Formats: sequence, structure tokens, C-alpha cells
Amino acid sequence: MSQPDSTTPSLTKNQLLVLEALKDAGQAAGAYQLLEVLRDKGFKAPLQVYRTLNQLADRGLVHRIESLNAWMACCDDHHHGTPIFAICNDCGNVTEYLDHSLTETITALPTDTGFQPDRSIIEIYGQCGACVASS
Amino acid sequence: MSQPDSTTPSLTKNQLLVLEALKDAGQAAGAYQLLEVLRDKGFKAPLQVYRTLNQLADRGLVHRIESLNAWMACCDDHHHGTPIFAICNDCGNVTEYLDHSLTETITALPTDTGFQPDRSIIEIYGQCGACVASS
DNA sequence: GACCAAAATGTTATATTATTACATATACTG
DNA sequence: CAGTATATGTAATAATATAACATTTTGGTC
Repeated sequence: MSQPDSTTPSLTKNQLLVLEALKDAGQAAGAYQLLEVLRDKGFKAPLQVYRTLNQLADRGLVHRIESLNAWMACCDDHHHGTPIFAICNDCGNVTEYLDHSLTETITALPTDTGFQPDRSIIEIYGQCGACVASS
Repeated sequence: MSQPDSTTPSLTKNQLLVLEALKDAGQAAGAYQLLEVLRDKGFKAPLQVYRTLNQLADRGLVHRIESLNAWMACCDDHHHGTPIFAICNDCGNVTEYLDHSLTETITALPTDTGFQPDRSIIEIYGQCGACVASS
């Protein structure tokens, strides 16, 4: 092998910057929110952020939360399977879960109609443990 | 009049117009797309459409497809349970499914962390039967 | 190193989606 | 009818995302 590491083969400078900014955020963050943080590092336009986020998402290093128009660093660099997000109505915190059997159940669902599933989006809203406890 | 029918208690004029436009579309449609259609009926601003779509969604008569920023008329006026959408990568068609047990499985998932699920979003991308057949 | 091609990046402008703020009208309740 | 809540109208603007094109960097080849 010529690559340094098969799970993270040479991220570009921008990819490292965006990934780090997202990890630093500690939570789901919007593209413009990341842009503000990254201006210090020389970022100037939204497209720089969007492009990089999409590149990282293609590698499975970040996920897009569709219902929030936000992005989150993957919980464990480069897993397989469909991530499931639990989003708190009160504090807004997002937690990523993985459940292989659930992924199978879901993707199996529409196949009786000939539908061939590819990828799926699962986002669950509710009240997180901490917010339940303090309410 | 009091209420003509407990399942559809007196929709307002705008609600009827938007719901009909969405049903006529026969597919998921964006808010601005609906606005164009509804200009004939006197609609002039996006907010008129968004407001009405949200009212209809609250009643369960339309659903929002988060990953498409689009809206769809409910498959069977006012069901319970989480709708599941299968979206074709090729033709863009969206089909709504209902699966009560799956809804339970999903909402049960994060409860071991104290998370109290409320509502969930499930959108599956792939190739629909028709597109599989013709490819 | 000189050269080319491919990929990545920079930059400007613009498209698309959604909401805020406030004015007006309509419907329900006592 | 008065008062209130809900629905609606309208204008302005915010928030999110992409198109189009210029430039730079990277990686291979001679």
C-alpha cells in the first residue's frame, strides 16, 4: 500500500480545516456558521465550505442532517451503515446512532414494489435524556 | 355550519386551494412551484403558501419531504404513524409508505439513553420499480 | 526540470428556500 | 355589538445553496 492510512487517505488542507471546525463545534453546525469560524483560516465564500463538506460527506467523515440544514462530524470516522440521528427539541443537541438491523429493516421495506434502496435518512425528534431530567 | 366531517373539519379557502394544487401536481412539489400555480387563484407571496402548507401539515393532510425541500399530499387523508418516503434517484417520484411496527422500532431505538421520541423522519433513496425495469 | 492533464481551489454573482414584521380582514364568543 | 383570536395580505429580507468561470496545485510523463 502506498497510502498512509486506508481509512483516512490524505485529506486536503481545506478538508482538514472544515473537519476540525466541525469537531470543535461539538454539535451539528450550518455551513455559514462554519464559514464564519473559518474566515480566520482564509475562507471567504460559502462555496468553499459547501464543496469541502460534500467531499467529506462522500468519504463518510461528516453527515448532513437534512431536517436541520446542518452538518455533523461522524461519530467514529468512517463507519458503514445508515446513521440515525436523535435531535432534541429543547436543547437542539444531536446524537448519532448506528443500528445495522434497523437499516436492513428499513431498506427492505419498499422492495415489494420493486424499489431498490440505496441510502436512507433517519432523523428522530424528541426530548433528550438531559432535558427530560431537568423538566 | 358546524363541522361537516370529523376528519376534515372545515378547511379554509386557502387550505383547499393549496391541497388541491398539491394533489393535482401528483407528486412532491416545492412551495414556489405551488405559488406559480396558485397565482391564478390570487396568491401573491411565498408566505401565503408556506403558511398554508404548515397548517395542512399540522392536520396531517400534507407531509414535508425534508431532503427535497418539498411537500406532498398525504396518501390517505389523516393517518396515524410515521410516513416513510421512497424517493427515486432517476425519475424523482416519491411514494409514501406506512409501517406501524417500523415506527415503533425506530422510536424505541434511542430510549436507552433516556431520549423520548416524538416524531421521526424517514426518507429512502433508490431506484423505483419502473426505473429498474427500464434500465 | 519541462510539459501536460486532472483535480482542487478561489471568486463573483445569483438562484432557491424560508421567515420576520406589520397591516388588514374575517370569524368566533360572550 | 364589542372584544378577541385566528386567518390573510403584503413587503422586505434572511438563510441556504449552486452556477459559471478563473486560477492554482498536484501528479504523472517525457
